[in-house]
Amino acid sequence: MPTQVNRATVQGVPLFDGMVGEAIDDILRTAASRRYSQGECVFEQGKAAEQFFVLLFGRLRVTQVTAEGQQIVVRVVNPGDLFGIARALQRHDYPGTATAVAESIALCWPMSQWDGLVAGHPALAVNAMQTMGGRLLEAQQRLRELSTEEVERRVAHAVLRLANQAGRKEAGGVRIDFPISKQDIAEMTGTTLHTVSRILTAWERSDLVEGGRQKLLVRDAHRLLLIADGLQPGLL
Amino acid sequence: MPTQVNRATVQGVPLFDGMVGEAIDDILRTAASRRYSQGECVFEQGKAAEQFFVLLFGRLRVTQVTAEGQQIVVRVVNPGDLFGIARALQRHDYPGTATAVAESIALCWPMSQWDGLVAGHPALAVNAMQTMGGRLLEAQQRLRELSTEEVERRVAHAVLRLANQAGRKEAGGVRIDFPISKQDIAEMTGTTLHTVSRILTAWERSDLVEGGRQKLLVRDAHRLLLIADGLQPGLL
DNA sequence: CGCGCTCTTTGAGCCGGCGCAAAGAGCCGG
DNA sequence: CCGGCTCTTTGCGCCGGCTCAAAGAGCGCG
Repeated sequence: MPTQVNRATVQGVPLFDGMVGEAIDDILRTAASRRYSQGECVFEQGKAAEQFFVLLFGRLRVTQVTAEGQQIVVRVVNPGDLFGIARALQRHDYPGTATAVAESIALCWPMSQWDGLVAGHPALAVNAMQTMGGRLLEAQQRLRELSTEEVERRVAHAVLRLANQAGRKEAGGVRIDFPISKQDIAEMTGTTLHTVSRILTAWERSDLVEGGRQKLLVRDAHRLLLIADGLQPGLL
Repeated sequence: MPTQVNRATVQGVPLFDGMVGEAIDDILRTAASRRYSQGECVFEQGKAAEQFFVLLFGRLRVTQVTAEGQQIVVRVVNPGDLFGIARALQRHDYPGTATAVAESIALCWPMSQWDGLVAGHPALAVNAMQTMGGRLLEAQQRLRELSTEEVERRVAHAVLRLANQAGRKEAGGVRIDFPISKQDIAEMTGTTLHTVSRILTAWERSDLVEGGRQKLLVRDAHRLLLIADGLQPGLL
């Protein structure tokens, strides 16, 4: 039986923004918290969507596999994010697979609660809608990139997004705060790990980033932004 | 002064699904209806988002222009669709431009009403959320296509989507029910009008579709689906 | 400590689709 | 009915990035 969840635990979770303490307590009463170790799967593409979640700590990667077996990274789930809300998308199964890429803790609710919560807590409905809105904008931005930009710029955009969402400042730059492979970056940008490797190697030569096995440190976000915006002449 | 809007006008508009008549009347009280002639712009990218809309009749195309001047088609707005809800995306300006591609009529509300409506009508909030959910799924599907499929399959998917959303059955196939150019299709699929033209010409030779200046008739949706799913050997 | 895994780098060659260019073709306005 | 749009078709050459191939490099595990 999972521990009862404390109100303080969800301090700063956008889903509960602007809600009074009692309402939050009420919602948390039906929540369970669960721990996922690195590599563990939170839910799987195609499986019945029986729960929705809020990530408290750690980091998840959401992927989809096509009929042909090609994989793409849909997004990265960061602490505070709502995820697995298939019900809101009018689906009964999960459209993707969520995997813990670092030690993680998530709150989970039975999906059957969703409709009632949304209907009973207008503020929560608004917050959920804003979450989806943000996700929609990001998806459209990626569509624009994929349609109009060549690979190097797309990779630059992806790396900057990672740095913003999952970056931790450290001496000499911003560290992507979870293990990420070239393959992952390729699956975020619609290219191959080979091409990503070549691009990062070139960037490394100009001191833009610093790589390593499943490691990435952004040394010069400003110049990277120039590349992302197509202002920097191609470095390759 | 626009005419007062009748409850019957919004029969079947998903946004009002499951709402009682009085609530709908109440919401319609602050709505205005407006007519847009073909080519007219409903709102423009970057302009202050002062209204949100529901399309009653006609067809709109929503586009975005990148900093470099490249245009992409974000989506097509069909009758019954909610659009221009920048507020729900936490934006104060419109992220794209909506243009009438056919004679159209839309209801519009001052954006300032949005928050109150969503907070005051849980059913409407749920409906709006499902709209956004559907849009998010479609955006992710397009991302998957753009990342993993070669051009011919992407065009097939785009044409099938158009046929489903804006098709009208007629003798010999499904007609795309508004003027659409090769350029438009190119901007939906991240390619060039040249490539689209070549692909459609090839399809025409195998009696899959029938083209024409800003016209498109899908003659064999089933075989087109085979191409979209990558099962048909390349026809070029 | 060293074996074997997975992740990464790098080379060489090829090709799908883009860029450029120019000629047709439907449609509107005068 | 004609002139001039815009939209479309088609040819040709090139090149960005993918494919295939194989060698290196961290890292966990026994």
